[in-house]
Amino acid sequence: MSDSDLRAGRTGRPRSPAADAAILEATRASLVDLGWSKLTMGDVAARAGVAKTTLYRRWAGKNELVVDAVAVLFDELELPDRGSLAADVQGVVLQFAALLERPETRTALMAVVAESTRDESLRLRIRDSIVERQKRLVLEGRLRAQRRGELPVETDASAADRTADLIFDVIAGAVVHRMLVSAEPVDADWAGRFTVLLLSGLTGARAG
Amino acid sequence: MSDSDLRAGRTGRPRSPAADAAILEATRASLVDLGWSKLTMGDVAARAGVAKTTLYRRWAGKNELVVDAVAVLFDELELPDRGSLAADVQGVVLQFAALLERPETRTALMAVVAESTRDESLRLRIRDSIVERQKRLVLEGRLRAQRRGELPVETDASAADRTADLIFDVIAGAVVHRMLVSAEPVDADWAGRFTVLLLSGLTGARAG
Amino acid sequence: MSDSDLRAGRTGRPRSPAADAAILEATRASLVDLGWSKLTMGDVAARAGVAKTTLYRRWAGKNELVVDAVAVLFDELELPDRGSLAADVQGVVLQFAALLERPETRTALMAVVAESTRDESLRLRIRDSIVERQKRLVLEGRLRAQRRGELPVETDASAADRTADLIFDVIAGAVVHRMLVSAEPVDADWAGRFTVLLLSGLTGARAG
Amino acid sequence: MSDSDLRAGRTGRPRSPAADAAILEATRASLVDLGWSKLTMGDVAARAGVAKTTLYRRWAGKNELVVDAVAVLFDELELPDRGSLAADVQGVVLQFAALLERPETRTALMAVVAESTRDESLRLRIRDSIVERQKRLVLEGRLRAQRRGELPVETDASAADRTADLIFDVIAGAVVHRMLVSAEPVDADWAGRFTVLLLSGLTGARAG
DNA sequence: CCCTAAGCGAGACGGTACGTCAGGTCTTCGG
DNA sequence: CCGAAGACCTGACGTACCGTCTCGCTTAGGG
Repeated sequence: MSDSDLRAGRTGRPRSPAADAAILEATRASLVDLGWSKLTMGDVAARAGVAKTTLYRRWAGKNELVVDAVAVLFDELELPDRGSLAADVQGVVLQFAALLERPETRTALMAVVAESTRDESLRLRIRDSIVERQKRLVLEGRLRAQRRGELPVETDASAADRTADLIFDVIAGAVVHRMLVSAEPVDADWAGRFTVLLLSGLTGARAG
Repeated sequence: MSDSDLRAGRTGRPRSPAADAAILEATRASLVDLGWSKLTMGDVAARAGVAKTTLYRRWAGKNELVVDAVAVLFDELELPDRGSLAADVQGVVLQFAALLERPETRTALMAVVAESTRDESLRLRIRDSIVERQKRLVLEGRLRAQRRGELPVETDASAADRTADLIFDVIAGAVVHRMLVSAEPVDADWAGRFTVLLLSGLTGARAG
Repeated sequence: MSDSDLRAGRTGRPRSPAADAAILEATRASLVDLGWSKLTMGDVAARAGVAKTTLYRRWAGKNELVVDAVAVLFDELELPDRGSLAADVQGVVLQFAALLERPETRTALMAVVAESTRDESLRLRIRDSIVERQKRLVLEGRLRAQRRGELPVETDASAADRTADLIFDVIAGAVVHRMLVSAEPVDADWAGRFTVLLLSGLTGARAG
Repeated sequence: MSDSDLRAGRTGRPRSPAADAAILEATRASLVDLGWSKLTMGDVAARAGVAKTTLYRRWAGKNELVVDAVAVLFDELELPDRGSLAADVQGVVLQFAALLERPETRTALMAVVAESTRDESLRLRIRDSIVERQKRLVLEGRLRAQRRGELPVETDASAADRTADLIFDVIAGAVVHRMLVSAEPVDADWAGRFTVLLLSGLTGARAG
């Protein structure tokens, strides 16, 4: 979110809402063309048809701007009902892979995560804007599987939360690592093998 | 590796081997103090008591230098025999977590991965210096488990390779995601739950 | 003068006369604190408790504002009757020196003159507001000296005008140059020696 | 003078002497085209084909740079022997007027003097580079007049110095004031009348 | 034993981007 | 319509690093 939302003052010229949209769009375009490390505030401002000061009035720097520009892309992820937990998991894995295939997310995600290791406020911004929002996919998938009877309803809410977090880290981590570190494609085959591993683990772990 | 090794010319003053070591050490120190994004070639040169030209004669830029400076740290990882596959996995997960706890790896790893999304040669350098070298841990762990009879000996070598890659991405990805993206600690509890999930998946998948 | 005077419209809220005074006073205060080159319209507005818009509605820019703010100070100069032409000249020289000792005039006068070399309308504003108004001192001094019989009444009006201009340039120029360029004090001694030189020149030239 | 002269260090790449010359030339060109207030360091650097940092390495800012760029122009003034003191004075007045007619001196001189009222080091730089150097003209003119018998040889050296300073302030001040403040031309007629006034004052004052 | 080629520290060089500041304009609300 | 507030675009600021270069000086090996 830009800082616009927090503004309470009622006097003076209000900030242009059009500028916010233009800047975020320009940021994504610049990420595509230049990548994270060559993206400059000046270039974004020029693309957005906006002065540099207007950027700095809304965002503290490149990191914050890019997080906001990219966060919205993650909201496109959804969990269409494909009839079985395995199909649902495989589907969301492929969706996530497609998202990471896009140059703007590919170049930006790891970069802002890297920056966040030295900047607590940036880390919180990433967590709130991106990470925490997508856990909904795990929760929704579990709920759906429970309705289908594929998974039992858990009684220990705290343990259930911990498991959801674990699943989320495993899915997101494996996909990101495969694509960006190992630099191998996440195709239907890999997604299938990964899903089998994960779901066997889930049901097997409970049995064991 | 620095480019020193590749040098073929035999005349002229040879490159100082001490400089190489001093530079890599200075790079790690600078990473600790400043983090990736604030680290500068000038600062590294100053810390190493060396001229900037000396850096550029050996490394093409900041990315390459940092990869070399950090790669050696990953070689510290090893797989001590703890008696069971589960204990071995949990042990290496905790070792990897401890490595990512160090500021120089924490800040550098994601940063160079981010850069590598736009730079093929850098990606290869990372793969050769870091990623591929650590797959040995997975291979060694499997071999040991097979010797113990915990895992069957696979007949299809290609499938075995694909599985090893999958396991590697899942382990490394989950740990990195947990620590750097979710920003939650990888402690014995988490490592244990993760190990159960993974190993259940491995044995369950084969059964199913 | 501010542009307030030129306003003919009669509808709507009238301009605050208090604002004019507050702005000019704030301008002088800012000149004292910051000097010409660091004075900003924003600072003046803030000191005057006025919006920047209000300044720009009345003055075209910094130059015009400063000329108006400083011009009034020059009107303080007067020619008290000290009994002889020499005493009168010496007196006005010391008065002028005292005026140039004040930081607001010291820093502003040369600055606006410098600007005026590239801006005809500013030059006219300076001439009307400052220079031409002070020629009265020369004319009054001559008249008084003629009444005392120290100077003959001139018959050629045009020649008399040219001489008055020459005297004005010599007096004002010498004092300004001594103080601001040579950066030496204009004290009673210097004023005395200068007066002797000037008056000898005046009477001697007529004789020669 | 640029700071180049003061540099004693013997290591490292030496400063380019060509850059110094190019920068000063570019500064004068920029003064002609833009005038003092619109001249920017960036523009000068671009004209000189030099990086901004190269300017800042040598000069602290615009003021110092312009003083150095303009100072050399004042060295063009000389005192050709025209046979009499009056002719010499009139000649140098017209030369000085011609110098002030040039846009680079016209716009720069008053501006740096204005700045110097708030900056002691700048004032000293102006005094050393410009003012003090030109007093040679007064001293040489007096010496020549004494040789011709037009002026007596003074016995009190201190009084002679004070008189020379006074003459210098009167001549320079009157010409500058006439041209830049009154904005009237300094032509042969004015120069003649001024010379008569000055020389009558000189000889008359001694007699009185 | 010197010659020659390369390495070395130092630091200037032409650049690019930074984040800030001032100028002057425009847009809101309230008087 | 005025006035305060403050956002807006423009353009310059002075600084920091970049990666390259040019110095004068080692420091080897090969002739």
